[in-house]
Amino acid sequence: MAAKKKGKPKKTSLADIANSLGVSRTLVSMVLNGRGDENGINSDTQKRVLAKAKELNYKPNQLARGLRLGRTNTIGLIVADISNPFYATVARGIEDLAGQHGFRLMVCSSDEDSQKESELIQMFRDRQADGLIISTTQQNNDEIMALREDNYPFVLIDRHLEGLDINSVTVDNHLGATQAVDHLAQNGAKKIGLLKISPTHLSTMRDRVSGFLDATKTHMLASSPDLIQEIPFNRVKEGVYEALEYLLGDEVKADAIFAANNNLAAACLEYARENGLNIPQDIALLSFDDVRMFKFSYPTITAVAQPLQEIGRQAIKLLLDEILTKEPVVTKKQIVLPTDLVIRESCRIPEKSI
Amino acid sequence: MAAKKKGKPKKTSLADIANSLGVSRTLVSMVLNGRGDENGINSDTQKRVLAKAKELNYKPNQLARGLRLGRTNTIGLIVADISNPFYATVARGIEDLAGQHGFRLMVCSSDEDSQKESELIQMFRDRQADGLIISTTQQNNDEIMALREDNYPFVLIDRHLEGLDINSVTVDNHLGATQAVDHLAQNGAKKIGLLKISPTHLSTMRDRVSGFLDATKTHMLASSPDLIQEIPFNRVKEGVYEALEYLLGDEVKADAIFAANNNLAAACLEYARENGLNIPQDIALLSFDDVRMFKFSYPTITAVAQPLQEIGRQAIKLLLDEILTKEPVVTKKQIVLPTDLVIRESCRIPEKSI
DNA sequence: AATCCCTGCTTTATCGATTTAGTATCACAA
DNA sequence: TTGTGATACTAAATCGATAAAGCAGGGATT
Repeated sequence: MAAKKKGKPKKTSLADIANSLGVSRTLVSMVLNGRGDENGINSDTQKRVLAKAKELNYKPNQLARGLRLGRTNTIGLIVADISNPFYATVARGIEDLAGQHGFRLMVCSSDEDSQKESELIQMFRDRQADGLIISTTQQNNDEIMALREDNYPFVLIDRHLEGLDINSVTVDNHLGATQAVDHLAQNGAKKIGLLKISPTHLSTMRDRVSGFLDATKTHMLASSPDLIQEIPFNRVKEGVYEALEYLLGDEVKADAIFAANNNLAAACLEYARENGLNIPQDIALLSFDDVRMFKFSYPTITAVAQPLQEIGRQAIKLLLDEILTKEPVVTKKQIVLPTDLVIRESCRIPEKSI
Repeated sequence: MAAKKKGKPKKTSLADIANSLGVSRTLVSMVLNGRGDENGINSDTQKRVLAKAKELNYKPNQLARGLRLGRTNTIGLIVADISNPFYATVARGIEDLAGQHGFRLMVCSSDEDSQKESELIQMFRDRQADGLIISTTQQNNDEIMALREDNYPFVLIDRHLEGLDINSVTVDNHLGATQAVDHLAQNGAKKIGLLKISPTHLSTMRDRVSGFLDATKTHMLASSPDLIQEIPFNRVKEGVYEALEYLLGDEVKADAIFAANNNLAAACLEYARENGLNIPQDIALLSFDDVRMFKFSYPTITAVAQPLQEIGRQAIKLLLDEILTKEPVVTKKQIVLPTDLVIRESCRIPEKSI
């Protein structure tokens, strides 16, 4: 009655219920966990416990519970940037399925910063998350290896680490890029510039570039190192501006741009807008990774779509499999999902340039 | 040495360090928390502890710590949809400042579902989050009131509950809407249709609508209930299509659309795109809330910009203030930030319709 | 010699829930 | 009368970290 104004009113605990009912905490715990019958607790007592729990508005302290049980029914998701629709959609796929199995999802962004990624992994471990899903920066494999050493359940998404026995869900970036170039070539492109994000080691970028290179060779298109421009992750806009100035300039005169992710493509649109560049008349544009706005940008953008929700679903399935089986000796799986080329207006290169 | 293949290898605990060094856990705890000197621990012993901790790769179990301390250095953020750039940006503002003060941010989306919001609030409380920042659905005030009753630190953002002594950070929606209408009127609009999200009780929507109504009256523009169209949150696209069909149809013939949030505006763009509608020639479009894509959509969209990062920063400041002061008797603050009209191309209504 | 202080630790209790290993009571059989 | 077995429950240990209170031993003080 007293402490009503000051401090937190201290939530009711198991002990409160036990005391006010004159029974042991053990009994209360058993009843509230639905193990009353199983433990031969009088059904009348059970009712009293349940009633009291409701009356006192009892909510178990999850820290205490997690500490005792060694699990928290929480899984962590670490992505580069949750505000990127790509990750946001994947996250949704994960969350939905996780929720159905009684798991909570906690999402954090690493900002493509390996230091921050390490901290986040550590943070989740310190808080006893039961498992992790990570879109790794691929720069701090030590931390990832430690997870593996420790048999900590985790799944990599979007980017993978090659040749390692690790769970992962990715898309076929090589094939997706190949099809993108096929499409550009069919529309008359002869000289395609590629924009990629600069941390060179990202497997997605690597695979998209190799797909791009293979396909340009197949189609006998122009090929030179200049055509591949690297854009730093944290200054996409400026980087793309410079890259486009160069690619569109007299020195190169590219007739198509293949943007290796949605941010790069968006920056191209922005550039086009601000510099009176016409797509696809002046130059074609194709994006790897489709986002909603490409449907109503000017022009609409042809893009390699990824099965976002499916990536999430497969990842959480793998993870739950690992968390729920006692034996950690399961073999890891590498799941590769197909992409889908969504054709819109941005690649119709007009006759003159063919 | 043994259990290397099966089960988790059990992280090292304080006790492990204490035992292997032949000292008490208390001592180890004190040293590792930097309170060694203060407690008169021999500096040599301190070194040994620190060395051993590093050697064994000790990481404190945050559940245990939180349980004992009654705080977790975690704050929860509940928003309608984290993939909406509006919330994503606000979240970033919060996270940055929180991090500087040693707090972690955990973000969850309520999907504008009051049931889910309740569960999330409960979840955060169960996990002993030290405070909450909530963009409430405004449908389950009970839960919010309970927070207040319990002196649980929290701040509302974006939407507020009127007349209650609760911390909140919002923008001046009324004024923002008024300025939007002023701009449309100056550009010759005579009949402005308003698209709003349907849970009618959202304070943002209510204030924007009232600003809209006041301004249309001031400018003596057309005014009729038909001009205000409600779109259900979970079917924006379809809803906007129907609403636009109506507003643009012969019956109404609106000459401008004021979309009360970025999603509605985006859906308008999509509609325009798919139906060969020209903005602003056929109709003007103005959005409340500015997002990146409005800079390179076709056309670029005039919008009421909100100080996103600032909303986040102010909110976390208020919250930390409350968390860090022992006395919970602080008076609550209602902070209202100004909006900013960003003029682009989508409202230049051509002569003919003036 | 008794007292006090200082340095450097340790002991014990605690946070809240769960698990393990009981115990008390009664009925009924041998 | 002793034993068997349900039935209905409890005591104590545990998870890991921390806080409060206490103690041992040596030197200085009176």
